[in-house]
Amino acid sequence: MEKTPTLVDVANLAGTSKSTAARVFSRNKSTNVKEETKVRVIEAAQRLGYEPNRQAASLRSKKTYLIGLCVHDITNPSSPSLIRGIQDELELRGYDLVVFNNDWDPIKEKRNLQAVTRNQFDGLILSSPSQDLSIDELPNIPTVLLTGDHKLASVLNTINTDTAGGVKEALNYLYSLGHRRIGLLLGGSVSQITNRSQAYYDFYHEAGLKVEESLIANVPFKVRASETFELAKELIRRIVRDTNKPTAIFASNDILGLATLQIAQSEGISIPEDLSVVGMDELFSAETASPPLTSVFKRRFEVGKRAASNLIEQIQFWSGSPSRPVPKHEVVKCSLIIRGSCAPISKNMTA
Amino acid sequence: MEKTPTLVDVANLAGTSKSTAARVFSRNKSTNVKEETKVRVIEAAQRLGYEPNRQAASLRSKKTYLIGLCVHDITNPSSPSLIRGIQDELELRGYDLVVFNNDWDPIKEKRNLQAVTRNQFDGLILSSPSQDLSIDELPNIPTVLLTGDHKLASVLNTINTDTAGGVKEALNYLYSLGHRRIGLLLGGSVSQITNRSQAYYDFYHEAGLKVEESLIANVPFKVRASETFELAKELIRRIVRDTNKPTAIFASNDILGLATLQIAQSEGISIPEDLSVVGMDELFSAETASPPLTSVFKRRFEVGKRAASNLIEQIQFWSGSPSRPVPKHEVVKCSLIIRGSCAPISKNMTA
DNA sequence: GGCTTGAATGAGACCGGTCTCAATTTGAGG
DNA sequence: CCTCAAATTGAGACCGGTCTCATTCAAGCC
Repeated sequence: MEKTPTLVDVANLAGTSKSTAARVFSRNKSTNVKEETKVRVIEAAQRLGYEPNRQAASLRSKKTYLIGLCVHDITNPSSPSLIRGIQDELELRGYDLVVFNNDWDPIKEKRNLQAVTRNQFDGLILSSPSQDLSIDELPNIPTVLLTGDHKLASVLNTINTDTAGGVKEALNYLYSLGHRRIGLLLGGSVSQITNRSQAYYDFYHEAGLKVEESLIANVPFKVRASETFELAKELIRRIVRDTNKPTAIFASNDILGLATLQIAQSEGISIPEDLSVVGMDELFSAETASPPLTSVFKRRFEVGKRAASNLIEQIQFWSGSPSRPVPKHEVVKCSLIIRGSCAPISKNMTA
Repeated sequence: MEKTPTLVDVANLAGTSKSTAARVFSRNKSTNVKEETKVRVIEAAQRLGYEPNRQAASLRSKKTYLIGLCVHDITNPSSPSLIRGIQDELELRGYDLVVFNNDWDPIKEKRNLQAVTRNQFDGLILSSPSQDLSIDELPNIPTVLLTGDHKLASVLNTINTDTAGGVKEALNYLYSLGHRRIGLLLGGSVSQITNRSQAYYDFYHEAGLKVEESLIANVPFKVRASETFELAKELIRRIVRDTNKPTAIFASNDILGLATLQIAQSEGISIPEDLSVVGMDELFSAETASPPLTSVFKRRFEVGKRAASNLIEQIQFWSGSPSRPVPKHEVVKCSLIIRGSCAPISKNMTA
């Protein structure tokens, strides 16, 4: 392969100095180059097929226009729309994204963070850092956290979905359909579980109802969604076989919701006539299930967009500053997507 | 933020020259540094919290250890496992991945390719380039193509799934269950459609059966999966209402398969008793549907892994060479995942 | 001891931009 | 035509590594 043209080549062809040619390609709009010269340089660049070398640029300017994102696993159903939101926002500002998987492994997480440092990324988005990750293990660059409940939230900006609000919205909806005995399926990380069960207790308390502990179940978390799915089925089978079973179930994620659908139907319980089900997330599966699953939509795309724009702002305003700014916290509201898995309570159910 | 330590700082602290310190961190194993010196340097680095600056390194060495991947849309259900496969393989070799979405837009595709050049990526994986993308629009770096039928396949290495084989396997399976009148639902890109319908014709021909054109339907492609889903439902409704409807349906992707499931059931056709359905892809939805959808698994993860290792090989052996090597083509076999949506043909169906 | 040889180390150019600062050009005003 | 500030351009240090080539060091051998 022949040598790729450099800025000097362009300058020579255009008959200007390297400095002037550089100004034409500079991101800094305030540089003034005579219109005629600019045209000459651009033409020369075009003729040579010149493309600026960002590695070289960033060496001096300390800007790589690369952002890192650490998630558990890109294969996780909630990752893609989050990533897409981030990418779309970053693209507008001329940044690119590198995604790392940590697979719930602190060691791997640490390795990934090192890669972020080595590559001199301009910013970092942490989807769900391990609980004991401390601030001095992080690269000293603008960072956004996508969880509210983590000790790092006292130091870093956070953006996250108002899951508690989403849970309440779902319960409210079921309540408005007449349901009073609502089963709760929990799963995921510890913080997810406490967060959602708290919202559940709060709701029952505010509604003046008494919580029946037997209606609450906890599905052990597995890395692979399909394993979780199998475990959930087992557990749900027990619940729906109970003679004193709930009239509705709120599943704190869609996998559990779908499992409920499948089990209930295989047990001869028809949905939504005999049992109402609400899920949570935004799995495409929820839409294609039968009946389509009513679900709390967590708007990960929106979270991604906001995280990215928040990060860029940080980069622009704070990166020169000696210490991190006072952290700000944003919350994205959930929205309830009503599909076909819920119905008003009927007499025979209350019996 | 205080200045990050450089190699010179480390060298000074260790009492060696920059060159020697550099040798300690070099990827090139063949450099010889006395054990004692090496230890001193490493200790110094540790004390300072030194992390090599890859931007600086790559400026001279021309290696960025970054790979680009261009897909249609990361949100597309088939993207995540592909990406994960690539990432896992790249991680072993110390490379990182940047993913670009082109949204089926040649202009955006071109912009993304420019970014690949600007960032001096070491390699490129093209999931599904636009039909008229030509070789001289590509950055001149090792590249792997993930489609077989594209004019670039004559120049670039390709890895792709043997979809034709997968289609035949599915049809064979249905045939072995006694089905003879098998509906075909097509969708996606033009090449996907021709590819799969060809396999269908071939199969029918080899089996000595006559193709009924009325059993073949084409679902217009939409960017958003849920739109495709809606369109598919409309079309499938027509097919299953037909008095002369097929006894089985092969849907050339899972979205169509799921749509078939949903429509059939809403029309009072029970699956698999009255109609067998086979999908294609690896949507999680297929697993959670009821009944779970039997489907041809395209092993995108495997494709990703192979693409990555093929790319790295190219980088190692060919990047110094003046021209691209003779392209090699790899094929990954599909596998049929048998779940619950198919059954042997029954008498009342043949009636 | 002197010589040879390979291992270990050091010096300094180099990669392709950015950035600072000085030099040159231009144009308005007197 | 001259003056002066603003606009434009040029020169060259600099970023933090890699890479080549020269130099030093230590061991082996006659």
